[in-house]
Order: sequence, then C-alpha cells, then structure tokens
Amino acid sequence: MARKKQYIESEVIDKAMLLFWRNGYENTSMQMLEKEMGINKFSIYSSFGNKYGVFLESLKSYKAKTKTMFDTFKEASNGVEDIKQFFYDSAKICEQEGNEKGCLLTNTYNEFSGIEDALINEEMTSFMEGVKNLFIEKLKMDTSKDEETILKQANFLVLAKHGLAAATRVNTQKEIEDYIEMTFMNI
Amino acid sequence: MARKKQYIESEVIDKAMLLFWRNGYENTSMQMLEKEMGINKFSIYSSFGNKYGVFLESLKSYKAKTKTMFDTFKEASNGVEDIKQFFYDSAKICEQEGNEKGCLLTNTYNEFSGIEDALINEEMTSFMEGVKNLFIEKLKMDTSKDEETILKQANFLVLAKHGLAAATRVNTQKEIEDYIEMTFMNI
DNA sequence: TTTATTTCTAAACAATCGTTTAGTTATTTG
DNA sequence: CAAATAACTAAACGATTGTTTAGAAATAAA
Repeated sequence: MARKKQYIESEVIDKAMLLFWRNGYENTSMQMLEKEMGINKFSIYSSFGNKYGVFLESLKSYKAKTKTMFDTFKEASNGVEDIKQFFYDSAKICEQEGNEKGCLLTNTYNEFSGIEDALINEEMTSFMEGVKNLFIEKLKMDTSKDEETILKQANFLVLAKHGLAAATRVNTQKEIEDYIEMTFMNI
Repeated sequence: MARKKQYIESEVIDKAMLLFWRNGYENTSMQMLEKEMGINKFSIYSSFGNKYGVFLESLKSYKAKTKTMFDTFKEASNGVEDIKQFFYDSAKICEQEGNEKGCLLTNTYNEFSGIEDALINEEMTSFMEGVKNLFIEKLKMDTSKDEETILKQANFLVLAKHGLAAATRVNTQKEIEDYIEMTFMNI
C-alpha cells in the first residue's frame, strides 16, 4: 500500500514516559517530546492525537512496567509481609538503571489534584482504590483483625505509600529501608 | 512627590499565595495573578520584579501564616506529644476558612523536585532540615532513646509529614486523625 | 496652580505553547 | 514500471506565556 512507520509506537511512548516521569505533564513540551521520542511532531500527532494522548499512553506504559510487580503482589498470600515486600519492590524500581526517581502515578496524582480532569481523576482514584483494596485483602488474611482496624491500617498504608514515593526521590536507600521498617512496626 | 499606591503589597501577595497554593507555580499564569490580586501587570512587575518574585514572596507569606503554629511547636517541651500536636495543627490549617487544601511548601517541593532551581531548592531543603531538626530536638527529650533510633524516627516523621500533606487534600478528617494516631503508635 | 514624580491603564512585545498543514519522500500493490 | 497511499520534513498556525512600554491620570511639593 504505502510507506511503513519508521518507529515503533510502544518504543517512543516508553521514551515519552520517562520524560513525563522526570518533568511532569505541564513541564514537558512537545518540543522536548519530539527530541526525546526521536520522531516528528506530525508523527506524534498522527499516532497519539495530541499531547494529552501521549500522556495517557505513557501512563499505560508505566503501569505495564510495574505490572509484574503488581501481579506478584496480588498473588501473594503472606498477608502483611506481602504488603511490606510491595513497598520494597516499589522502591526498587527507582534504583533500576534507566528509570527515574519517584513514582509517575504519585507525581501525576499530585500534579492533577487541583485540576478538574475527568479522565486523569478517574484513572488516579481507580488506581488508588485498587491499591487500597489489595491492602485490605492482604490485611484480612490475619483473621484476628476486626474490620475497623483493617480499614484504618489500609488508609494508613496508602498514605505511607505516598510518603514512600516522596522518599524515593531524595532519600538514601538506608533511609528508605528505615522508613519501610518503621511503617510496618505496628501493622 | 507623586501618586500613592492603591494597593497594599502584603495584601495582594496573600491573594497570589492562595492562587499558587491551589494551582502550583506553573499552572498559575500572570493573567490569573492579575485578576486574583486585583492589580495590573505593571503594578505586579513594579512591586515584585517578575512572576518568580511573586512566588518567592508568596512562600514567605505562607511561612508567616504558619509561623505561630511553628513557634508553639518550637517552644513546647513534651517531646513526642509536641510532634503529634504539630501534625494535628498542620492538618487544622487546611480546614480553616479561606485556606486551600494541602501544604504549599510540600506542593512546591513536589513541583520543583525535578527542576534545577537554586533558590527554591535551598528554600525547600533548609525548611525540611529545619523540621527534621525540630523533630530530633523533641525526640531527644526522651533520654532513653539512643541516637540511631532518634535519627531513624526523625526521618520517618519527615516522610510521614509528607504523607499527611497528601492526606489533607483528599482524605476525611477521620481518616487524617487515624493516620496521625497510627503514625505515632510506636514512636 | 504649576511642576515633578509616580502609579495607573492598556496595548504590544518576543518567545513559546500545542496544533495543523502543504509539500516531499518512500514503499506497497497492481 | 506506474499509480496509490501513507509517513516523512519543515514551516506556519493562532493562542497564550511572561514581560515591557508608551501615554494618561493622579498626587505630592514648590
């Protein structure tokens, strides 16, 4: 029929994702995306519609990158220990070569928290609720805990996870470890 | 000599501060500042130099707003209990009428974390270190604690404070209370 | 009241933002 | 090979960004 694409969409999105991860949505321009993705603006628009589309795809790419870790967490059956391991695994992602500091989803949650954006808001709350429900599920494995305690602890852990995301941007590995250990001291 | 200013700088900065608090630095435009501050762009520039200058003054204004709370905390002498009270007081600020959700300093810390900005970076790290040192000071009031434990707990509390700032934006008062109580369970 | 000085209004500034488009190049298919 | 089609390049789009400026309005001091 005609000419072939000279790039692979999933590959260029991966590069865009790293840029959004590092700079956030607003502080990433089309010019920067063009350069980092290695393709022309035309190609970006024809593939992803607009900047917002690139961002949504980047979020998907980020989720895919962390999916393995999430699946391991989901399938685990050691209760609180699994949650702690999930915290450690989350922190480990930032240490891996080629990755940025912090958590793209937490960053996005922060950046868009004051903004009315239906899609992002739904994406974020559904993600956060998903995490919370997983926490609840694991906490329930300890049958000695009552419902109220479980909900309290789940809320606490969601917010602690938020703190962890902040920590992975500036704190040392030792400090992060200390933080995780202290978080789970009385859970 | 000549004409008088028709506005009070501290008053218009207060309004600018609320805008930055709500939207962050990048998502606040000069147009929005003009409208919210109630004065012309010329006046803004003649009073504060540029947008960045308005922001720096806004940060000062925010610190002034929270100074009373900080002073109370500094002068307290009940150790960990004072830190807990500081957490509760921090959360209370967001409930006060006319104030925004979350913490402007934490928001700024988040927004500028990936950006090289000498002034803001110094402002933020010095603030964070100040908080941490206060935590250490209060923790040391319990003489049974060794140095290592104190540093660990101080680090933990700084990150927990970060989580609290996130909480004040979306969580209910009950959830925030639970979070604080759980944070101090084993400190 | 006049003069000097400052603040005000409002328009324009260059630069950058996200986005679109016209025209060229490449590749598949008949 | 020729025709059709899709992807490329690169320039321009209008809108908005932060910033500046020219001129009118106001007020203090002479």
